[in-house]
Amino acid sequence: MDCSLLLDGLNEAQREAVAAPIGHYLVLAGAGSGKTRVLTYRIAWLINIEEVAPSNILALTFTNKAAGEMKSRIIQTIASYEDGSKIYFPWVGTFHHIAVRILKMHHNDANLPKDFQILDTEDQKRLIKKLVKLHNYGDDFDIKKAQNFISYQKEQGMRADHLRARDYHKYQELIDFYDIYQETCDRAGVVDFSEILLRCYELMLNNPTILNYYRNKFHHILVDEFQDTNKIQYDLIKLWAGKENFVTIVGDDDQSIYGWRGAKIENMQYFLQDYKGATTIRLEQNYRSSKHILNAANCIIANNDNRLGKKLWTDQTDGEKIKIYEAFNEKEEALYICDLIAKHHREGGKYTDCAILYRNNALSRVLEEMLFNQKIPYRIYGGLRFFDRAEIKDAVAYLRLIANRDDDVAFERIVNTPSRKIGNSTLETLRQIAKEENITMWQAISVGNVQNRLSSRALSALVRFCELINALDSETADLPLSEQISEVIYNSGLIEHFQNQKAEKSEERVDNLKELVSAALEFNITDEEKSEGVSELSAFLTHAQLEAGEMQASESSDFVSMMTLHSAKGLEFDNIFIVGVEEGIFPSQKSIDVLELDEERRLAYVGITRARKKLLLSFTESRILYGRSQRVLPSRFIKELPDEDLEFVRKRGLIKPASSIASGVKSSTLSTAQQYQSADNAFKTGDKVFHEKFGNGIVINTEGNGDHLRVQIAFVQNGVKWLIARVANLQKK
DNA sequence: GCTTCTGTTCTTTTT
DNA sequence: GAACAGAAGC
Repeated sequence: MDCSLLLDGLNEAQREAVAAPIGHYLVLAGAGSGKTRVLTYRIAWLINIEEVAPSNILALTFTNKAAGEMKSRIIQTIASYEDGSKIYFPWVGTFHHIAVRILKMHHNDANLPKDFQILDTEDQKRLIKKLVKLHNYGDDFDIKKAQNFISYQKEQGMRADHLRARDYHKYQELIDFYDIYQETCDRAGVVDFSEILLRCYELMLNNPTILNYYRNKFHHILVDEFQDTNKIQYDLIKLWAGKENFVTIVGDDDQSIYGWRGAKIENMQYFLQDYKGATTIRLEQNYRSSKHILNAANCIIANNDNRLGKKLWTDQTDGEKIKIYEAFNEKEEALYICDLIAKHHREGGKYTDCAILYRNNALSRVLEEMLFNQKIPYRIYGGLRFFDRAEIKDAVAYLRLIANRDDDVAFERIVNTPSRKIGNSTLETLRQIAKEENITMWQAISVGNVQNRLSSRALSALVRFCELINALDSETADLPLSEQISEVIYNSGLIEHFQNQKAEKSEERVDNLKELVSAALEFNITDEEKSEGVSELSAFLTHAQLEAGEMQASESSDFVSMMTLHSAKGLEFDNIFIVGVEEGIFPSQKSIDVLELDEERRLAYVGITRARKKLLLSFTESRILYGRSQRVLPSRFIKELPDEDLEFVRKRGLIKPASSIASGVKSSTLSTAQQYQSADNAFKTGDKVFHEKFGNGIVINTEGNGDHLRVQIAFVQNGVKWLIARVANLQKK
């Protein structure tokens, strides 16, 4: 075996990380420094050079996407070194996937039914709502708060009992509710996302034999994006690592942007304390961005304290300066960006090389409209995912009930979908019985005295529902998964239900249900799952709950990408446009209020380092957000960027109409009264117009009316101008 | 049981 | 401003 192949084309630091002697490592991997490559090569190195058995390697990631990418790259790397014989594969997956896999294997010890089901965030919320009602919590009981509380406590490794011993006085109501919620979940045999991790952790703690088995198995644990781990995740790693095994963590404290959902950036520092002999390797050469961009990124992040410290460098050219664009309002901002993209495309560039990033989703609407109007193909990331769609969740609920009759969440979802004349009062009674007897809803139907509490009509409707589920189960048990699902969606009446709906979306819903059959057809149970005795249905359901799937096919293969700054992490584009770089938006108002700007700054760092060649940051003078026009100031982050890397496309105040300054009226802060006036005007904001001299443009603002109507127009070729409508001889397009 | 009205909320998102 | 949820109305 020629090991130089693995080290080919790597720089010194990368080589050091890949070929390091067995030990604990912290790989501080800056943006664009070849992190995934190093991680996969390291795994290949362990297997090929250190002769570690693949089954002794565990690689953990945060997203399915990252896990998938790593898997396929490992296959490539190993495949090119092995001689075709069967490849034993390391365990690679998200924390949740790995934990579910273990829980399935030891479901008895974990006190879970064989086919336990997973609640996603929405399922969890529904269940909490039901329980709040059933147990007569008042209207002021905050459901979201309860949900966050439970998830947070689980991620801290806390059960209700632990909390009761510590600060019961403080959170009495929430702690009691935590208990009720957990008992209900246990009875139904369902686990929520954080329960997966906590249950796995407890399984290890309570069963030394099982823990030892995994300690003897996972000799090498590698964790990607370690800055995103929360407490329970790091605790799990430490548990598995024990004293014998070796841990390599890869991450970038400067890219920690998920603190708000429990990620502990401190875990990186804790790691250095917990693993005293750990070596830190810094990957600081950036292969992505040109010098101006990288310099700006280094500069802005230097404003943060308590960094592990790292300075990216590149041997690329200076490249273009970062453009700072001041727009008059959000429409004009969008138009400007569309023009730049159109120009890029005219000159032979691809749309796919362009991405528009924003701090929150509300900012995307105007951009989307403008792209649409300008006929620029685009794709918005982060919308509703396939398995999150209501009709798909309905179908999945049938399957869940087939797999596990006690799954109350699934039961509630579909017992009356389609309508079976099982109304809320019937269900209310059933819930009550289930509560009194400590049983599940399904079990409550066959309790002895149920006839006394329910009308015979209601009871027979319920019994018919049970028979339907039983029949669906027995009649489809031996069918291949896709046929089973097909049977279920037709024979349950779901398809008919959506076909009969008059709603606009009903056709789409039926299509989606049929698409679920295709999804099942494409779904492949892994060999491991098979050998671990997991049924195909069960594996598919796990897939559905754990991997919501993007499923946003784009009509064109060349499109502009639009996404939040958060979802841009891990991606790169030639041209990046970041909009709404304004105080109150980016950084967000909330982060300003609580003076927690470091994470916002890291988000800015993430955003800037996405760009390979061109970067534009834009802000506006006024912006309509949440139905109100607001005057806004440029973000403090722009001031933190070094002047020598910037090019101001337009300076503030140069093209302002004299009158609006003189009268003190903020030209762009249209009051509702002004908007009302402009309603009967010949021109209103958003109109497309043509001017003899200036060409095509779009009205972005109006003032006055009648003969005095003045319109502010953003011209495609000639910038923004105020014109008097009566004189300008504008043509509407 | 289904539509229509009204009130409420509006960071960021993965599992 | 708009989307969503819950309640009232038919």
